[in-house]
Amino acid sequence: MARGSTTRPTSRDVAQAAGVSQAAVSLVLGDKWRGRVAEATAERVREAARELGYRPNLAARNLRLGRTRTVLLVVPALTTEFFAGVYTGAARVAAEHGFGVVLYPSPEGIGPARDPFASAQAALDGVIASSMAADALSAIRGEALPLVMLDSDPEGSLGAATVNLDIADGVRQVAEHLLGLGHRRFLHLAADVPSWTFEVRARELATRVAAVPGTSVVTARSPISIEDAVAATVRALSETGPRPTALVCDDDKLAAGAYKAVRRLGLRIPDDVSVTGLDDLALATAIDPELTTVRLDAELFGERGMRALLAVLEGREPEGGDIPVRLVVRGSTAPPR
Amino acid sequence: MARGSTTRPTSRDVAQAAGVSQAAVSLVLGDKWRGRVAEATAERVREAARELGYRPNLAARNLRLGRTRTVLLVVPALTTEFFAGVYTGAARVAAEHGFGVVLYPSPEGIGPARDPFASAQAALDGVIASSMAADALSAIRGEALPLVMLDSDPEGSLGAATVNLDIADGVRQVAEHLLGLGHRRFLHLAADVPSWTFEVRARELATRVAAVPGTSVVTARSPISIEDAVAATVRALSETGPRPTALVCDDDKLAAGAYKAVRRLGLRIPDDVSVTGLDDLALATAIDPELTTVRLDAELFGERGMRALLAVLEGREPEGGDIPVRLVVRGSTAPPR
DNA sequence: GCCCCTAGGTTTTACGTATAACGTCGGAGC
DNA sequence: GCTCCGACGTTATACGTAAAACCTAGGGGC
Repeated sequence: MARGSTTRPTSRDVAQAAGVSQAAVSLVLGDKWRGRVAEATAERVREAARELGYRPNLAARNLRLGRTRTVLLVVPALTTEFFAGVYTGAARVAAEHGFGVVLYPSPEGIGPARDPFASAQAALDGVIASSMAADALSAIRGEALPLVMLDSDPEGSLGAATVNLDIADGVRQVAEHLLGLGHRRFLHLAADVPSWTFEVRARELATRVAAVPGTSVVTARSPISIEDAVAATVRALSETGPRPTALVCDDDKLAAGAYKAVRRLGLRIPDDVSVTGLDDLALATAIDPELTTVRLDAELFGERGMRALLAVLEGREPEGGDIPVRLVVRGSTAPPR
Repeated sequence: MARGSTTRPTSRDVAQAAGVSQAAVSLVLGDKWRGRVAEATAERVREAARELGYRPNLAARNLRLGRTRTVLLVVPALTTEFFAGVYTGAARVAAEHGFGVVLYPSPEGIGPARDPFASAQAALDGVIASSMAADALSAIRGEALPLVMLDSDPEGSLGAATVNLDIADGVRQVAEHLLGLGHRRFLHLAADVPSWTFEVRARELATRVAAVPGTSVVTARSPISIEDAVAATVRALSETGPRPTALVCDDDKLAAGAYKAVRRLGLRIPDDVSVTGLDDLALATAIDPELTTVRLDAELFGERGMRALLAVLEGREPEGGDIPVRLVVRGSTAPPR
């Protein structure tokens, strides 16, 4: 109040207002004053800080402490709510520990530099990176910051901690569900994205289906967009030979495209062909019939990622174990006719 | 390379490697060396910096310069791709100007503090805030930082710059389209969110429809979620009296709910009832029939928001004018029977 | 009466950067 | 031969904070 200046008050201003030294202010506000400052003095300092609307200058604090309590979350775009959920979960846990999370959506990149560390205008304590953000990974590795990988091959991560969804189990549930319904001929609509998590889907589906005699799996590839998925599905379903009765999609968006393709060919879901997705986005219950899909808990994923990074930063061992996923059966799957 | 230490190299290390003073390094790397350092020396410095993998310590730079080149983007959650798009656009423009963007998704908040400025672990140069993030706004105002409001009442923004989508024009286009098709009885499925942008929708729709004799508008309110929208729509359509033939929804998610409600009542789209949305999310083309909706360019919105903030920061006048939007006619609208 | 300890602080320093203020040296101008 | 100036740097300083090192008075132990 007393200072008519426009600049923000510093700890020194608070000190002056409270009649103590700057060091005392730092001790009190940093909660390190027990046995070093009298309770009455501490209260005077807190009062002065409140009065002046004091907020510590984070740049100065970061410089002093040599850490920033800021981590980078590298994701492949934010075009579905999945990574938005990952961010939300990570940011929540981060906030609980006094950390901030800054985003870097990788494939399209941000800005001309395409450098995660330049575009995040912040000094970083660590990084959480999705393995789908492939083009940013080498830069990340080069920086030698504490790193947690999401959905990444545990073998290939070279020491970096990994946090994974149990995608293989999800695909297993899908396969068992469809095989149980009596399906034998599968079309796998695969995401055309180079990432471990999609390799797992393909491998697991092939394995589970192959375990049953008289089955087949055809694979079609498509970028993750509704339009591309329509085209790829139409192409695959138009091929000669016995038509697949079950369409297993690598993600819900692909499934939405498959819906349109199936309709365009004059077929009905689930009567003529069953369709499954993976993600359980809002999309899944918006389309008709509602999509049988695997629910991924994106927020939990983000939370676990952040917890793992905190563990690494504190020198603890990150919690192990994949995150369970769950098949949600809805109207898009039925026994083949 | 010479230093076996684990800490990151500083400008002083670079200086030593290049055989110059720290100041020279700063000049060269800061691109302020013309006429002060010989070209050969500058090159030696750049070479040394490259060799050591030097990156300036941003905390130190921020402290020195008293600004952080970081802005806060306050949005209401990230549950649709709309605000993800806003972020992407803002971040792109920011990066082009050497700025970073940190997110604060407001309603659910992050962390216990619910304080945008505490949870963004960063000193900020400015703020871009959506008017939908109501509960964070008072804190933002209190901080007296350069501020740009998105989708906010130009009258009520008290001097803060505003960047708005021309929502009124979008609603006008919807109304003209439906009136032109011959619709007279409207149901307005309104978002139950206190924000200027939704008031505009209601006002504009009422005005445009009222301009034609023999018309009526009934309003139903729903939170923005598919499930809530289903319930609200079923309730509204079950009321006695002549059934509305056109259903105008405040956003695509509400429209998706309306689809399900309409089907549940045994009606068909667009034969029995036309439906329109607003946003043009991926959802809009995933559902069947594809949704007639108003396309909002979220990325452009974010870009313009960031440009406006940059203008404010540089003391320039922000570019005025609302961002145009465009009706996209698809299969969910047809003349009433 | 002297020592030492504790409570309650203060003084000082360092973090890494950007830049204002200050040299220095060789040649041009006269 | 002196001045002056431009080219090419260097030295010194400040940003705001956290914390180590230091100071001082008063009281208890012996």
